Amino acid sequence: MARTRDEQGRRILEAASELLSTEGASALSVRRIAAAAGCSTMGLYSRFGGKDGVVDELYAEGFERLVDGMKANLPTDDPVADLRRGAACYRDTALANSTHYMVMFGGAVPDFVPSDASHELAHAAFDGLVAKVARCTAAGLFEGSPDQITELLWGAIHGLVMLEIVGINPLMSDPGARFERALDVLFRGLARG
Amino acid sequence: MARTRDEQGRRILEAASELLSTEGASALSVRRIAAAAGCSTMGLYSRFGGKDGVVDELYAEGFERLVDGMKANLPTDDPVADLRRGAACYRDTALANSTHYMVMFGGAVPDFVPSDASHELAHAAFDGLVAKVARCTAAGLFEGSPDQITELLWGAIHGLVMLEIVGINPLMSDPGARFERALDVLFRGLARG
DNA sequence: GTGATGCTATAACGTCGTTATTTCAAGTGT
DNA sequence: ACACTTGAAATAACGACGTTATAGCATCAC
Repeated sequence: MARTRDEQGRRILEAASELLSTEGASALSVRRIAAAAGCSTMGLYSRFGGKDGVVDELYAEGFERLVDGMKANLPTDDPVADLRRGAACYRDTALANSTHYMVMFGGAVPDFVPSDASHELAHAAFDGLVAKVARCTAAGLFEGSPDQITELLWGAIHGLVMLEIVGINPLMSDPGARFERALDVLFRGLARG
Repeated sequence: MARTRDEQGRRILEAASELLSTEGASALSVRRIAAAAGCSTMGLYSRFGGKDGVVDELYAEGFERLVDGMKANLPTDDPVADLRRGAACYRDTALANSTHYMVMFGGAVPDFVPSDASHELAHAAFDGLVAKVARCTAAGLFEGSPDQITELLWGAIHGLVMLEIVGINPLMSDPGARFERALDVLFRGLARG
């Protein structure tokens, strides 16, 4: 789809993404974005229909980064190790883009609801993970349907990442180690046996 | 702690909780809460220091509901089944109080950060779950430390609940069945042997 | 009775998302 | 060349937000 966008539109998105990354979702105001992009507030309305239109692009950008982050490492001949590495990349990318992540999953922008197109992008990100899981089931290493395995795997990973971002850590333990332990348990539970 | 609270203070909290439950976090404005409680906006400032003080009470209320929801069913002689039932109660309570849940974990109120006291309450809720897990490890049914098991279990459960609340469901599958499948995998991965 | 104290409501300030109005340059017809 | 329309831009305004300052008004000490 990749809608064509004029120079000003690109500046707006860049300014919005920068604001979100550096100051968080509450810095995403129409006036501040417009000022940073060097135009008036109306520039956002004529091009994106309003604040939510811009946020929707950031939502999509977040999923793109997530997908790219997981595509980074190439498949080897060990599908389970690949999947595990993909999960680690998911966490790394989410933490490196935590403010985007909170817009995507945490409701950080009040009353924002993603467009259908963006929702589909979220599902496409899911499909990328399914492919990694399918290699494990195809090799007879995991039990169950790739779709169903992926959705529970994703949910579990998402929850751990989310707690890490919002800073809920009852044991004051190392989040990285906790994440690895969780993957151990999940993979053990999924293993054919 | 349970700070003593005058009649007006109780009315404010009740009105705020009602607003959050029925209309969501974005309906939580100082003016609306004050109007619903029958006082002026200053009533919130003199008693709670501002909006965040009230939200902090709702945050705590959410954790109390979560703890109460899990305490509902009494322990039997099957600790794993008890734990599983506790997890299901966690999900039920979270879904029944989804707007509270989004305040607690989702950053639904911009720039709100829970007080130290409320943070400790969150950890206390965690401890309740630890006790259920400890019964499983004590009986030799689970492998590992109860603390560490609980934090990964909680993270996984939290993620699934969160995705359910925000409506991300790539497979359009039944969330209840998905949740049960996830528990199957987790418990299998945790089982001794 | 009078001044001080503390709680209350009202009003004000700056910011928010959004909409209405105005401005202004480019294009069109004659 | 000039009046006129058109479309996109900036500016101004509206109502609501969190918060702070101000003013009203009880209650108490003396």
